Amino acid sequence: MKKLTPQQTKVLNCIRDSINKTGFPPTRAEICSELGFSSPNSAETHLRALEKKKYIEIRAGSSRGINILENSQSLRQNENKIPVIGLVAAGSPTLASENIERKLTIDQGMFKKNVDYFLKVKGMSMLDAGILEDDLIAVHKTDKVKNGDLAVMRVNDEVTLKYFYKKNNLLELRPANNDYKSIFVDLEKDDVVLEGLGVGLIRKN
Amino acid sequence: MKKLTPQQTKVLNCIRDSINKTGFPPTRAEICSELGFSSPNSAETHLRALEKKKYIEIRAGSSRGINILENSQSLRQNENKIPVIGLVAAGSPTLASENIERKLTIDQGMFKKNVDYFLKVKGMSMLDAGILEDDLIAVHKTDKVKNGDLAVMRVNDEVTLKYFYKKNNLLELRPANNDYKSIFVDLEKDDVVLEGLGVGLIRKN
DNA sequence: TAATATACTGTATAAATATATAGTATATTG
DNA sequence: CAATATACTATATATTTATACAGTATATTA
Repeated sequence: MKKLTPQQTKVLNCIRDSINKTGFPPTRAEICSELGFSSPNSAETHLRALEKKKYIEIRAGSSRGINILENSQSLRQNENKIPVIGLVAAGSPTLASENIERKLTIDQGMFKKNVDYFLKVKGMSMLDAGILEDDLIAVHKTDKVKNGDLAVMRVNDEVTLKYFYKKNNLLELRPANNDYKSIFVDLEKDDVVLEGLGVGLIRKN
Repeated sequence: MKKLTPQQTKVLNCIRDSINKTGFPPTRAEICSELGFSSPNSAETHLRALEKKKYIEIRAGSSRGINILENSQSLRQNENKIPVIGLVAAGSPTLASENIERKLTIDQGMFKKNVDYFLKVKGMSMLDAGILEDDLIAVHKTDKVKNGDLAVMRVNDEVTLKYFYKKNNLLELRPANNDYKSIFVDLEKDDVVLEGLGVGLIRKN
């Protein structure tokens, strides 16, 4: 993402302001009167520069045909539509769109940490932790984990929700159900990725 | 808020679609081509009707000068602040303000039924149902209950969360934990009120 | 040093657009 | 029963708007 000049930033903010205030983007003339330009071409050239730098899209021939391209970062900050991930096929990335069952609107302040996605629980291995099949685990993406944390781990391309315990190079993924056994992972041999931490739970009866 | 006709709803959705897809509202002509009208005045009159019913604002003389008024209606319908009820003192009404610990913003479409309040769980009597202490039970106020439902009941001025089973005049409030025993209530003698049904659960780790 | 980007003014114009007016027809309401 | 709302077609037009073209000036980059 190329950096914007001060003037280009002003123009981009002017577009944002217009959308926030009126509900639609400004015309070239409106940008001029807002920023004190006296020629519509001043706005036009700034818009073309913003388009070239991929900050906006301009639809040819359309009045007010400006679309702000919110990049992933700034959007995710305000985004409250959280994807719900169902059955994760082996080998496919967790957040790939084909895995998204639907989206849930939540207040990001609901849980103690930011929620990146919800993971639909399969099986009863965490029963004694009060986690049932089809519960939605609020997952916070992070690489910081300590023993005892409820972790979403990817082991050999399979996603699992377990308690995390590490001792030297041996990782124990401990279930919360006496009918299940811990998964032991050799950190030097096996392929393990921490997907995130379970920071909350939502159940629909 | 006056109700919309089917055609007016279509036009409003057409405006929403345009904003979602392109980033800006449609022109009269675009509405026509989207909905199959052949005269721009068809769109115009529908827009005026929507304006009259306060669903949109129209800025005179501006191209695409349509602003959807989401503020009062649809936003507040979907984004409700739901009270969280903690320790309920005996004898005091459930939703009295002194019982409200805080409020949670949720999307009312999150659970299958409308949530009137969240009840903070005390004790472990519903452990085997995956309901732990301090979990928040989403409660839907209703007087319709059937056997097996997860019910929030008020028995002799004490609030309890149990499975509901009724047989003639005998009501069994069954826990989900072998360490606890069912509460049996004689509907003719005891004072029992159905506060609502548990339609969901939120847990913060 | 030449090309390119930035940052403007000023003018012009074809195309896009809002919006008025004139009709027709049906359904609903006081 | 008249008034009003709904739901359209069809035409016209003043205004809005995007956008091209012609300049000027400075700064940055190859």
